[in-house]
This record gives sequence, structure tokens and C-alpha cells, in this order.
Amino acid sequence: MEMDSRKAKILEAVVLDYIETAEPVGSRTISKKYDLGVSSATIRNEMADLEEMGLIEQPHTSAGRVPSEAGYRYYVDYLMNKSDIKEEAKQLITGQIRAKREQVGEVLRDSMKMLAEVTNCTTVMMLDDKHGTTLKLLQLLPVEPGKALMVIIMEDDKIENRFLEIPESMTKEDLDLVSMMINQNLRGLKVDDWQRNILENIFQNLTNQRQVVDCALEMLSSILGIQNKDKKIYLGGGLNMLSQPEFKDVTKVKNLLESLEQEEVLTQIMAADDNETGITVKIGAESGVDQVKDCSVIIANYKVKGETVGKVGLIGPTRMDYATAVSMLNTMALTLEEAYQESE
Amino acid sequence: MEMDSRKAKILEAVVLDYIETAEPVGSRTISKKYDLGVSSATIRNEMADLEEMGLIEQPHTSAGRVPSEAGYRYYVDYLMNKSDIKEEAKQLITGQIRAKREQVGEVLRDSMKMLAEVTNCTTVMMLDDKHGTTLKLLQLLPVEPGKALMVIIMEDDKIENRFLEIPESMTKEDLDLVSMMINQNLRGLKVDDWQRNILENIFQNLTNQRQVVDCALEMLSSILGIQNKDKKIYLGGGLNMLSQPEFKDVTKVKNLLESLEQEEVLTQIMAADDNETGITVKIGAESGVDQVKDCSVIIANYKVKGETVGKVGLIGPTRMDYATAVSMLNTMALTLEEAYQESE
DNA sequence: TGTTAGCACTCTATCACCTTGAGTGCTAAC
DNA sequence: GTTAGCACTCAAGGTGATAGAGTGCTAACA
Repeated sequence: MEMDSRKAKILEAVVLDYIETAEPVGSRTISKKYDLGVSSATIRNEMADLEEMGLIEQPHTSAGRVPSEAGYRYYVDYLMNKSDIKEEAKQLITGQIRAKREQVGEVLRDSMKMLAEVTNCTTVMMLDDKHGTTLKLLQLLPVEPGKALMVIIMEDDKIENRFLEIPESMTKEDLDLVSMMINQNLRGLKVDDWQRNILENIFQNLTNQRQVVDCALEMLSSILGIQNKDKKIYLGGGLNMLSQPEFKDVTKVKNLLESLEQEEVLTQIMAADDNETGITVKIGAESGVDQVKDCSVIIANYKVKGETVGKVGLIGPTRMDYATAVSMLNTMALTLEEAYQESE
Repeated sequence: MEMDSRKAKILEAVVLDYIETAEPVGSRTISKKYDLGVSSATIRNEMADLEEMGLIEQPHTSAGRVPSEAGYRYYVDYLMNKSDIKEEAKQLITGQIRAKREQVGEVLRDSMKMLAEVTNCTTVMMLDDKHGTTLKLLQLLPVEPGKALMVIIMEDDKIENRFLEIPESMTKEDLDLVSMMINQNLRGLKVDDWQRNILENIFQNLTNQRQVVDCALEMLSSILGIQNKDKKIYLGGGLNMLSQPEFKDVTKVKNLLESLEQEEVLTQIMAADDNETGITVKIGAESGVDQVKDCSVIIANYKVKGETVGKVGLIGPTRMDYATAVSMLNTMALTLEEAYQESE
């Protein structure tokens, strides 16, 4: 069976109409609504072919046609108009990101929420564990006798705070010294690269503060090393799923949303991007994650200096507006890259 | 119409059975399941009275009875066994809170989640704006040329981080000086108490760093003063609602959950506690918040040194297990108070 | 006087059944 | 190759009958 241009147009019509209405699309609808210049009977014949090719399917005999996963795939790969995007929505996102950059984290959260609203999907933001795992600056601050605050600034300006118990006798100067030693020796290193002799060096110079250093190092390593355990993941617009007609069944929604609250599942989903550059679209079961086998996932990497620093993902029903979703996500990733570049 | 002890027992049976089964309760069910020593006919007569008193109602003629809001009210006020609580669940919560206290914020979030799970309700934690609005310690840290990190520790050990642009020429010593001046003058003060002469004093001593100080003060005041704008609210177990049979309708759930994502609504809900001490139970429309008129809300204050520092709330269907909910919430509030007390 | 058994009554939930309409596939004519 | 026409299929929606849960009332009972 050959795929000619008329078949393609009919497939496109089926996809677009189904995305819009969420109802199976009949031959009559297509012949009336989309101007193909042929009658519904002809379209019926073509649709029978498309069904044979596995691109569309019928929920039951007397219903219209619905795109299959393969059909969506064909649409996304060959038919979709990739630049089709609402300019205002685009502005909204870029504006959002460029504004108030001083509040670390807030910006990401807000942008994710906005992207979710515009696309009516759920968004995931994930910072890559390759990045942010090296130390930029560590400082111990005396808070009150016996208590200090450890402030850790990562290479990507993320910040962690931990309280630390210290001997009452330690002064601000002692803490400064400890901070300095740790900074000098560990700045820019990943936890894997800590070497015995570096650590020995720190301890040797700080034998009397050994207990504090030990505790601080332990916290530090847990933050830098086991990043994936408390890797920052932002989720936006989880409730958007509830408006989709495919999720009118409560238990289905519940299972899905509960899955999305589990970091393992999110990590698995986001790991599904195969081409390192640009945008990956996974339709239905393609993601390989059982919990979202009825959803499509779109993932964008964003890079700084050629290295992937994070991913933005969009999760929605298979019947989602791929054109808008892809271009919005693309905009988002580009603006984030730009913002990162500037702030470096 | 008098409320005698048998009527009370029947009302209690209706409430308990309805809480358990979510189905209207018939006279036969009560006579068989709850050992009242009278026949279903007698119970029917009593139920007719209870209905006349407005404490129970019938969805339709041939259905059993369901407690009215007034019925729940009566149950909560006079019948409920307040110490009825599963000891293990209690242990779970207190254990959770007492553990790993060094990770500020995390503990609260986790405890909320757990409380939500145990009660199968949604939980809200809200830190009162009276508290946490005074400065304990401020420190400016040099990050890289032209950039500093402002670390702010509040009186309740909450921490805020903000990046600050500074003149490239400023040294660590300059920043220390600025930090010290701000600390000396503003520690322990609320933003309302900042006085012109105090600020003048800071500026006079730091004329050459005026720009930086200005910027820092602005951020500081926005953090301390307009606390309610970014007041920390933790929400836990929002999805629990989805398991309740009263929320099998998706649009209903969606509206509710979307309301609960709005801080104004949460603030309104949590403002509904009238008795300053102990626990408030608002049943259905009693909360006065339209969005949760089909839910009940239970609110607990927790205090340190006689002053309310925060509230914990529980939101669930009107048909909720009040006894367990109240005592769990109570446990939670007490343990939090205890934890705060210790850490002060 | 309070309690109970018995019975008629009411209303919902459920199922089978039918009708309707959307949509198809096939065929014959263009 | 295209199209009009027609028989066919199937889900959705409406109707009517039935079963079952629960009530209220009445008369008998202790």
C-alpha cells in the first residue's frame, strides 16, 4: 500500500479533528469540514486503506476513525506543521522566564505552571544530575552558641541550607577557617573525585575541629553525591489532566497522578529522550513506562556550553495538540538556555 | 422533642455506619449491627423523630438515613469519643516529626503527607505571619565578583536565600561590615518597627555601600514584611480526595482541588478557627468558604510560649472519621509544639 | 404506655428490549 | 477513478417491568 498525498491529507484531517473534538471522526465530517474536493464515499475507501496500514482504527463498527499510535507517529514525523504556534503564548513564556530572575527556583516553578496552562498538559522540569553536583562555595555561619548554619552554593547557583551542631566553644573565626579549608580543597570537585589525600589534608589542618568537619563533609557528600535522591523536580499543572475527556474515570486519573508524584516514575519517563539534541516525542507505549502508556510525553533538553543541564517534559493524553506542545516546549527550552547563558 | 439516650445512640449509630460505608443507613441495619436491644420498628420511630429534629435526613423515600450537618455537629459536640485513636498511627506521626530535624521544611512536608495518608484527608500547614517575621541573622556572602548571596535566618529558623548584585570592587570585608551593621540594628525587629533613625544610622555608617545596603534592605523588608504574600503553606495528600466516593465526579474534584491550590482560599479556610485554644471543627457550610461547602475542616493551632505560631488543618468530606481526625491532628499539633519548644 | 410484627406503599436500581442515528462497506452507475 | 445509494452494524438512549430496600402506619401485645 502506498501513502499518497490524498491519504496523508485524510490522515491529517482525522488527527486534527480528533485532537479537537475527542470524538471518532467520520468520513462525512471530513468531506464537509476539510476541503478535499472528494465525496465521503471516496474518503471512506481511503480510510479503509489507512486502517489497513495501521494508521487509524475504529473503536467499533459503526463509529468513525481514531488515530492509532502509529498514526500519531506518522503525523508528528511527516505532517505536523512545526512552526504553528500562538505568538502571544510564546511571549508569555519568554517574558515569564526573563523577569525576576533573583528568586532562584521560583522562576522555574512559575514557568512550568504557565507552560502547563497554555498546553493543558502536565509539565515536568528536571535538573540533570551531571550538573550542579560540584561545589561553588561553602560557608558556615554561627547562629547561636552550639549551632551553625551550613550554606552551600552549587555550581549552578542552587542553594542548600543545613543546620549543624557544633561545640559551644567554636567561634566565628573557627568556622571561617573550616569553611575556607573545605572550599580550598573541594571547590569544583564532584564527590567521586574526592581523594583520600585531599580529605587527609583537610583533617590534618583541622584536627581540633575534626568532629565538625566530619559532620559537614558527610552532609556535603550527601548533597553533592546522592543528588538523584533529592534531585529537584518541579511538577506543574497536574490537575490539567482532569479536564481531558479521556480521564473522566476517577480511578484512572488517581493512578496516573499518583504515579506522577513518584520521583522514580518521573525519572523513568524523562529518561526516555533518545536524541541528545532537540525534542523527543514519545507516543503512548513508546515511552516504555507502563504508568503513562496511555499518555504522550514530549521532552526537551536544554544545554549550556554544549552540555545538557536539564530537561523539560510535557505529559498529556495521546490525543494532544502535538504542534503547539512541541513548539511551546521548544520556546521554553531555548529561553531557559538563553537565561542560563546570561547569568553565567 | 427531647433528646434521650436511646435517640443519641441511634444517631451515633447512623453517623458511625455512614462514615464507614458511605451508604444511607436503614433501621434494620442498625438493629442488627448495633446492639440496642430494640427492634427495627422502634428504631424507625426514633429515626422519624431524629429526622424531625433535623439531625438526620433521607435522600429519598425508600432510602436509609444520612446524618445532616446538624447531626454531625451534635455527634462531634456530644457523642464522639475523643480519645479513640490508633496508637500505632500516633507513634508514626510523633516519630516522623522527632526524626531528622536538621532538614528545615522537609520535616513539615513529610509529616503533613503522613497525616494525610493516615486520615485519608488533605492536610494544610500554615505558619502564622505573626511569627517568623523578625530577623535572627543576616549574612552577605561573596559568591563571585559582582555577586553576593544574602542568607537570612528568621527567628523560627526558617531560611531565605537571595542573590544580590554588588559593585565588583566590594570585598568580603565590606560585605561583613554591611552584614554586621544590618544585624546590629535590625535584629529582633519586625518591619513595622524599623524607624527612620535606625535606617539613617545604617546608611550613615555605610555611605559608600549605600547601593548594596539599599538593595539588601528592600529584599529584607519584602521578606519580613509581606510575609503573607509568600507565606509558606504546605499541602499534603491532595489526591486522597479522589478515593472518597463522594468525589467520584471528576469536575467536582477538579474544582475542589483547584480551589485548594489557591492560597487565598486556603487562607480563608484556615482563618475559620474561632476558639483560640485547641481544635476547631467546621462541618460543611460552617466554614463559610463556598468552595469547600461540601467538606469538613478541622483546624489545630500550635503555640510556643502562649503565642500561636502556626495552624494545621485537615480537609475531608463531611462524612469523615471525626474521632480519628481530631485526635490525630491534636497529636500532630502537640508534637510540633514540643519540637519547637526544644529547638528554641 | 411503650414495643413489636405485619403489611402496604414508595422509590431506586437494574435489566431486557426497542428505537434511533451515525457510520460503514459494497455495488452499480457514471 | 469517483460517487450515489442502500443494506448492515453497533452504541447510545429511552421505555417498561421487576426486584429489593426501606419506610410509615396499624393493630396486637406486654
